[in-house]
Amino acid sequence: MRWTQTLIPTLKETPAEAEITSHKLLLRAGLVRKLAGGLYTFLPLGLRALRKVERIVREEMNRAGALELLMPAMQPPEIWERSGRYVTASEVFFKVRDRARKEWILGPTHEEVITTLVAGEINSYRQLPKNFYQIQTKFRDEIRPRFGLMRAKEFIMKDAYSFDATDELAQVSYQKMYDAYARIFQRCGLKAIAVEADTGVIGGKFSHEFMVPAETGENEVAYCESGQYAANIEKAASKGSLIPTPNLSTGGNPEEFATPGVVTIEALGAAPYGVAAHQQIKTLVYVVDSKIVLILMRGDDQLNEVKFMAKAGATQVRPAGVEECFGALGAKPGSLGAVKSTMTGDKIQIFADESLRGAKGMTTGANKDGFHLRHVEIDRDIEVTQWFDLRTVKAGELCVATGQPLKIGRAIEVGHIFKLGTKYSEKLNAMFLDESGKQQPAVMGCYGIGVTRTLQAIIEQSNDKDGIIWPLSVAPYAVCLTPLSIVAGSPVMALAEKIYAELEAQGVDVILDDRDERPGVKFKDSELIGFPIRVGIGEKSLAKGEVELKLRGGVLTPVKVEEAVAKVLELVKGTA
RNA sequence: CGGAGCGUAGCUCAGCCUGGUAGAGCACUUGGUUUGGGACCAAGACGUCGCAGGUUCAAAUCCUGUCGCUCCGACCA
Repeated sequence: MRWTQTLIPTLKETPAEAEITSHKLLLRAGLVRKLAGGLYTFLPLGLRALRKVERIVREEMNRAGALELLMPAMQPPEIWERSGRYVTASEVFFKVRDRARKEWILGPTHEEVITTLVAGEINSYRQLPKNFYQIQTKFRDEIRPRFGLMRAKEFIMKDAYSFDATDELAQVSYQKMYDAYARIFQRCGLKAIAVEADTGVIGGKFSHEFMVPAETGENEVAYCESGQYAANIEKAASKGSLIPTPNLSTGGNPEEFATPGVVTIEALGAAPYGVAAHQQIKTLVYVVDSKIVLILMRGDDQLNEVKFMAKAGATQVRPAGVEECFGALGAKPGSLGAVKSTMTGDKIQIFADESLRGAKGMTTGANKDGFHLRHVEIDRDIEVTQWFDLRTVKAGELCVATGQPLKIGRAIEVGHIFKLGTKYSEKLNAMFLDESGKQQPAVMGCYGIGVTRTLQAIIEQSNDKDGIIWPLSVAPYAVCLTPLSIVAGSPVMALAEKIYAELEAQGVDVILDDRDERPGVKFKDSELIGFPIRVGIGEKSLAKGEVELKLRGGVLTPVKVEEAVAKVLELVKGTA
């Protein structure tokens, strides 16, 4: 490609809309342009990089035995009603109506469609296993699109769905995808780690997320440096708080004491009360699937809502409002408690965090504004309905696998794999006859990669002050030819044309910067965009019979003119 | 959905407080001089000051509403 024939609108200044490095560079390097919030046009250069990521994904999915197909982006709501997700996933839907006013859903994902397909086409265990995938635009009405391609209303996803005859075989399919994902991200030049994850609204048994460590990531990951444990903070467990829970009796029965104006853990921990946070029981009032429940945490712990939803099997969870708290317990937040003797109204379910087991000498709210209770012993004074691990892990706590301290870091989720089980196959009737002639639901897995997000994650992870540093595998062009003069017929331009033609003939992705610009402009642009290899051709070096080879981020190396093409080919083919 | 900030030329922004001819730099066009790390000179083209209403002799500027964009939050009582 000749630079003057394409459109590469680089920007010297950063557009005001971009906050994080990768978003700024996407715009500055002329890869994408925004149409509206969360909606982006891929310009020629950006599309080339995107296609390269897609190609890697496609090659690895094919290698893993998955079959590419393409499903409609527009879906009938009926199949979502059958799966039960019409309600649970409704918040992410973009809906449209046709001329008959019938409603359609722009697909946020395709479990319902693929399962409907399989229900019709697969009838025998002999046809299994099957794994279908597609690379397609998804639509999600995100609460807040942000950071360019990171979280957009419309984005490109690779989604795959496996169908197996048994749970054991489904595990094999899952492992194949796990391995394929590791290869995909590695080939994209990304350092991605697999972490244990919650399954969320998709449902299913267990899952892994592929995370790219980055300060700007939207997720938190707890991990052990041994590499033996890593989990999304929403899922992560540890050996518990480093501060043990008090378990020695401090006195007799719960005793009320006045705490005027004290409504926070911190205030009760300060003088004149001096009740340390870990000696307090925090009483959270939640509305869980329309029912009021209490959740008890140690004062210094944070409730992990995702864990709670998973363990309690809840689908909709929100903290209760002040009025709801008052209605249930007769006091406002800050003085709430779960001690039997202070609870007067209807019976409320009480869920308690494991860390409170056997706790004695605790302090909690008295269900009377401005009062707390001390000498609370949980087993004696509180009727706990069920115990769960509900706390959010903190950095420094010990790893359940190795006993080493856990670290917590931020990361970008680029892929997610789920073992689904038979939830969808049962609801959408994807049944097959097994060897004994018995009807069985197919055991499913589903596997997603945010292709556009992966592209941006690569930039987020690989850049410097001058711009993007593309890995060779996904660079829009591998080689940028930079003649410092473009006068037709001049020795410099003649050589540039010759090298250009030879590299093109060899199938190398090469761009010839034939713009009538000063050298500084060409250098700056090539570094901003981040072409892995630059071949500079100027009069000074040509006088010595040389051209200048520069790897992005590396040093300038003179190369003999006659060796230039061979040297570039070595670099491109990775044999250098 | 709540909070905060911002909407002025293609981009980055000034002007707004204190109402009175719409600005700068970059980018763009033409000519010239330059030519190894984002050149210089000259001339030019480019705007319903987000939109709507109001106040006023007069609104980019003040008021109201609205739309859009960005960030934070939407759980810790």
